Amino acid sequence: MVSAETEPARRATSVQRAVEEIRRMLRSRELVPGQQVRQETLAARLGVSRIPVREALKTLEAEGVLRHEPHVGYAVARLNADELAQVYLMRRALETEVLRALPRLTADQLRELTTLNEAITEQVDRVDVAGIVAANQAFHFAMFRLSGLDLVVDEIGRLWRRSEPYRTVHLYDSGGRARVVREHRKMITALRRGDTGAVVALMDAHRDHTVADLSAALGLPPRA
Amino acid sequence: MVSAETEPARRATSVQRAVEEIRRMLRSRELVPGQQVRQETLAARLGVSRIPVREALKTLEAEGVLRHEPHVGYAVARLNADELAQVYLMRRALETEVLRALPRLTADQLRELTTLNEAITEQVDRVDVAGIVAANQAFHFAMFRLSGLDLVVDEIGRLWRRSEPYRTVHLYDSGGRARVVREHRKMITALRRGDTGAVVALMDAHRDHTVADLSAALGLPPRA
DNA sequence: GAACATCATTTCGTATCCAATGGTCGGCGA
DNA sequence: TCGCCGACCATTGGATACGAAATGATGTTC
Repeated sequence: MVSAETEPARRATSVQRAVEEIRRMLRSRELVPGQQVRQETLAARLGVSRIPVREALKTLEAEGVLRHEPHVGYAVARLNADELAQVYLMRRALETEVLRALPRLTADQLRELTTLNEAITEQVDRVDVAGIVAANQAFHFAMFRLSGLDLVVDEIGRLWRRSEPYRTVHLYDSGGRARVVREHRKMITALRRGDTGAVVALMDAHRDHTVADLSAALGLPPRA
Repeated sequence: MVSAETEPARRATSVQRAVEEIRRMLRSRELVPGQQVRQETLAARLGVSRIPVREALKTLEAEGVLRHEPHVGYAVARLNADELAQVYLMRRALETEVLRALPRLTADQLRELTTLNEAITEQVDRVDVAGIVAANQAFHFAMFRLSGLDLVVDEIGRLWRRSEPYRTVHLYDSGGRARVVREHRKMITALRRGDTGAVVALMDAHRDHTVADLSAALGLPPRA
């Protein structure tokens, strides 16, 4: 889970459920960049009226994953190569701060990270791409959370969600997945040494691989 | 203006007007951290129904300036010293990226920045604190925008707004204001030399002064 | 004093209605 | 054929009225 929701999820309101459902639709590519999001359709799908849907859409607009034009409606945000690069620039800047703030980890914490990372490998056998993406996020954010910089981690979460419609194509081939797990292991090793500088460097390289894949996937459509 | 709204502001929707009005109330300390925001009250004040108000509140919640608890309502976010430090940590990280991306400025651009900075001085004579704050923001964001990293600058804008309820007490005494203008001049000089490293260092020091003032003003209420 | 029932307030959500906007489509004239 | 124009229509923006559910406070009982 990317968000900071630690509460026992009492009973979610319609707005919260709508937000989660739209996020899920984005992850599953049921909604793709540029696509218009009609309020009535969503409301019918969720079995609620338009009011909670509109609030959910406003939340996602503020997060940057949707764009809104008055009297026209909401659409999934399209990011060109330059804008996507800016999102990754922000990720690098904030993730670096978080990693630098990491304390010396306990054996338990290191074990926990290892477990989460190996869980990614287990997901490789299944065809479930969503599971891999989720496991990957779980690993990264478990690490980030150990910094104690909750507000910064929340912000990083927003940035991850923002690039999610573009990122989901990335972990498809098994070669890429194997590399991801390998790079995570190196980070854990560096963390065991308490070498945060190395962790930052590894994470930068790790992230650059994603960006490289993405740029390749995007080709070079300048605006469109 | 902090936001990226360059369009001729055709005719704003009720939601947009509500967002702006609430922001204004925060700047003017008509709403203070911890204070509850009642939907009906706001709706009456703005002369609209609760629907657009609720969407506006959702926007501001996503921005981090309001907190929402289901069935209880919205309240102005209270940041303790640690959380405020995190906001400034993010500001430093992102503003550094933006400043490093600044190109060599043209004479026109330098002149524009000087004009904006001197405008702060002019505001000193008036008692209008809101005017000073606005002029200060205008200077900073004019500089940021020259980087061309619009998404990053938008994000920095959100961070500024997030600390706004705490920042407004800062520029009250004329001594502080004189120092601000002086420090801005140094930045312009460094920009004229194209010395972005110096600009970053100056901005860090500049920001640290604010943080120091804020910490002093906050005392040390750990949680409240 | 602690556990429990009651109640007013506020929020959450629905249903229904109307206004305003933007796009579509067909006709019309140059 | 091209471009303009106006009618039509789908969608969004917003209001109003109403009901349901949750919360916090109050009062009651043991």
